[in-house]
Amino acid sequence: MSSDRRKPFPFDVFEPRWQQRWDSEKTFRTPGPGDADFDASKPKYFVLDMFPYPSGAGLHVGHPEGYTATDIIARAKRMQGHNVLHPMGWDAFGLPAEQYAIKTGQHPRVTTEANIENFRRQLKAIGFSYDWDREVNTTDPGYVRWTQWIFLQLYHSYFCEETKKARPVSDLEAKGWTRGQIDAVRLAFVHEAPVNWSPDLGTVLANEEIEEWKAKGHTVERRPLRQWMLRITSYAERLIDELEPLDWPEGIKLLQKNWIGKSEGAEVDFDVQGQKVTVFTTRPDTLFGATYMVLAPEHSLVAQITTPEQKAAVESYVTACASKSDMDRGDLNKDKSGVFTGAYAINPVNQEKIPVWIADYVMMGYGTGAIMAVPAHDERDFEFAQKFSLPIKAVVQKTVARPVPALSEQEPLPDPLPSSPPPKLQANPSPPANQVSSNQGSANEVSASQCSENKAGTGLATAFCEQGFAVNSGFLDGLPTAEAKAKMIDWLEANQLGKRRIQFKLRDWLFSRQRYWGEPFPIIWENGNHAAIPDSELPLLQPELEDFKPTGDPRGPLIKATDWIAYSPTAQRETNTMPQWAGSCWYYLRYCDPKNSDRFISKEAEAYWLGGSGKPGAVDLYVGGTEHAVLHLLYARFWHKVLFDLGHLTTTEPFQKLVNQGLILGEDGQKMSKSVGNVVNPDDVISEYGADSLRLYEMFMGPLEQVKPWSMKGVEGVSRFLGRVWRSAFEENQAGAWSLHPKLSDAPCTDKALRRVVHQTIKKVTEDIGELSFNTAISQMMVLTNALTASATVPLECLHALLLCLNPFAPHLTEEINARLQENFPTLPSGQLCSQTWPQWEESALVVDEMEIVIQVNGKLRDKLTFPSAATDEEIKTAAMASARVQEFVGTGTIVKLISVPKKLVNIVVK
RNA sequence: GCCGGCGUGGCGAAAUGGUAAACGCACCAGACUUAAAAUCUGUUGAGGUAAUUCUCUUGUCGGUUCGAGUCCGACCGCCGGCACCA
Repeated sequence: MSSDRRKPFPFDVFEPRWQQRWDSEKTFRTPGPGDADFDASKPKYFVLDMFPYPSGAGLHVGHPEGYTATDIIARAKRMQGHNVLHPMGWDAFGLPAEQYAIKTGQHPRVTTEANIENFRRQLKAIGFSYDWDREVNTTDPGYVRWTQWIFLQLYHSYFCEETKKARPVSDLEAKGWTRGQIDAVRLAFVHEAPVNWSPDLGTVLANEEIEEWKAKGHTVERRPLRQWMLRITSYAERLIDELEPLDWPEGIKLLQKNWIGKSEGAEVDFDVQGQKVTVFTTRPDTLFGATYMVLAPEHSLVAQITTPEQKAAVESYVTACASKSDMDRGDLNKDKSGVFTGAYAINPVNQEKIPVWIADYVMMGYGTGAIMAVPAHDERDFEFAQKFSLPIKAVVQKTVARPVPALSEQEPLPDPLPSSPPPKLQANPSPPANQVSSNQGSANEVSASQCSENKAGTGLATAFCEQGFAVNSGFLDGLPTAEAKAKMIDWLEANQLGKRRIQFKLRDWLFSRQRYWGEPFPIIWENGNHAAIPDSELPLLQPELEDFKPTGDPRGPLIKATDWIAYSPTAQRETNTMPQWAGSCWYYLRYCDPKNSDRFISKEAEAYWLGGSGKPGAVDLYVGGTEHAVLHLLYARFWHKVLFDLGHLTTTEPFQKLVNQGLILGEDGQKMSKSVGNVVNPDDVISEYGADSLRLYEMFMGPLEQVKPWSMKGVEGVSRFLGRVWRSAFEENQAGAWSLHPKLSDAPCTDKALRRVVHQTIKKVTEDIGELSFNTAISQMMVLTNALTASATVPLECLHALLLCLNPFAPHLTEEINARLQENFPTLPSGQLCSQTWPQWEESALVVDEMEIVIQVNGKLRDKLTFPSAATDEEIKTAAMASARVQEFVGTGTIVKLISVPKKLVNIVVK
């Protein structure tokens, strides 16, 4: 590791010294409400990092990227007079720790502690200004207690549909609801359903987690199990709507919106052999074009409606689907498959008899698990109809076929039974391919081919899925799609054949895991009923187990702790544990009041740190990777809203402003990975170039949000810059000792140009930090440093301004220079830079005596002229016209126009 | 397939609709040195020219404008997310 490279400044000596001092003096301790030294008159600023999962590999260079950004903000905000909450903690439960523990035979607590130790050491070696007194660890009993308490808040609550808020279930008890009725609406509830079970991990996974673990080589299959669920779907609407006022990247907002997946449409009831089958559709306007129906293979009515002739085929298809993995089923490249049930459904709008099929392209988990197929206007239905030669009937066209009478709201809705006789029933379930059952002569009917780019006569080439105008649709004919939808829904509701329905893709959150290293549920089972244990029994910790390997038993490894399970002679503990998300859902709250043993957060701390900004979001700035766009960020918003509804919080959203740092790639432009061997270890960078160089380089690489490759040469570059800053204060003698630079002078700066650069720098750095544009702030400080290097004297006030600006970026170097200067110049402000006041720029120092005006002819640069800054527009224009170069390019042309931009340019338009 | 984001020197990048390439890397040259490293100073988008100059240049094509890297439209390429959601 050691290199013979001479260090440009003695960071190896002073960096650890400053770190120790900050640690022992608790320089960055942040008093809060209730502390004697808390100053409530200052505004608060809560700047948060996504806390790390303390893996065995230690920090990688991606961690310090976001952490340096927030540290710069935190340090600058402190200097600008804020009480800054800037904490760090550990997301320490989770599968990897347990997998590792199983492999090595060590208790996960032991390995987790060691990993945390290492992470903490690494973070301190980068000089982050965290208040380590507020450190939070999700596995601490004092933390687990409140995670379990919040779970019980969910358990004891339901979602009130009228107020759209969580309310205590005691409200329902007061109304006389039965136990069963209440259990059916709790926000934390037990549900038996097919879940994502991973046999080799021995646990179930949330939908959102499947990809991650599959990518790591684990298998996931569907299996019906009894599980704890959280009713996040109740909040779907609010989770979309309340995204609006947040300062999040639009892309992330959209990602969440799409994940929640709101669709507006209708439920329509079909009659299938006397059974009511409800379908969901977003295109009720195409009901007249439904030519068959499809049920998901898992649909509960499949067995009932299947005719004896089709029984064998249907059963074998259902069995085949059940054994298919989600991956196979989701594969879009495969052909559509399905089988006819032998049954027919009656289309309620025209009494047409349509065949009922089952097919795996219809999912049981979305909508009602049944669809009306409109092959003319849905690509998937179209593909299926083509394959199985089902009829295709166009009911929407691009343009209006005839003048439409204005839609009158008073217009009576037609009778459910059309006055015209129903069309002939199709007895044959497999009519000829590509049949288009329209074109029967009515003037306003169009052939399907008119709606597609296909040549007439051969049927449709593709489905027409856009909006248009209804045709072949009885009382909808001529209406644009939006109006046709509304009218059809009105008709369905009026005739009690269906209703308006909003459908979300979001599923309820599968919240239980069958693992050891997680929070046990504070729940007991007695006589088949679940019940909460009293708050006084929290935290409920996992029992000590010798062997915590998964058993393959879906109840999880805790079943081995027989003493622990036995809660009372008649009651047993729940043996499932919570997922890793539980702890990370609320850690930002705990930082505000980390040691409180009476509440998860005191009212006072909550009001100050989370409610103080008057905005919907509690945390002022949250920086982290994109990978949490739909997991952690959605879950935390959900919990926050529940706690808000129940009166425990005063804000509706956890994170006001969110910034995603971009991935740092390896030097080769590839994603960093052990197998490729392009991983950069921050420890190595620190020992070679120092912590300040690491910090500065990561900020100088490019815009924070951008993906960018690592470059050791780049680190060297910023290290050279820091060396120049150092040498603007000190010079080295023959023996290698640093002494005060003779160029330094505590006389006021008389160099106007230098002074202007100083104030430009203060302005730019101040503004750029506010916009998280750290790379450009650093550029400007390089410009100033270059000016100081070139200057014959280095005025102390100029250097001090630079040190203040640079302090949040390179705290060790700047504090060291400042401390040494303080010894020689007693006029300098006392104390560390980090506790001094942020510098102010003077507008008067920015003004220039002379300005350079660009002279363009027809938009092309032809000359540059210098004027006193007081020159008038007329003077400039006259001088511009007089310019020999301008004359040359104007030539014999006529001047059409003269455009003058004050202090910038003159453009002469010549024809 | 759908939804986002991004395309600027050899490289990382900068640029309220107004001098494209600031700052850094790399390269080259000079100063210091016996020499090297370090440091300091300077050169470097491409093409033409004797030239202080000219022409071209922000993925491609078109548009708006006195003026476009920036705004609008179409296309091409790369990256990320979702994926039979009816």
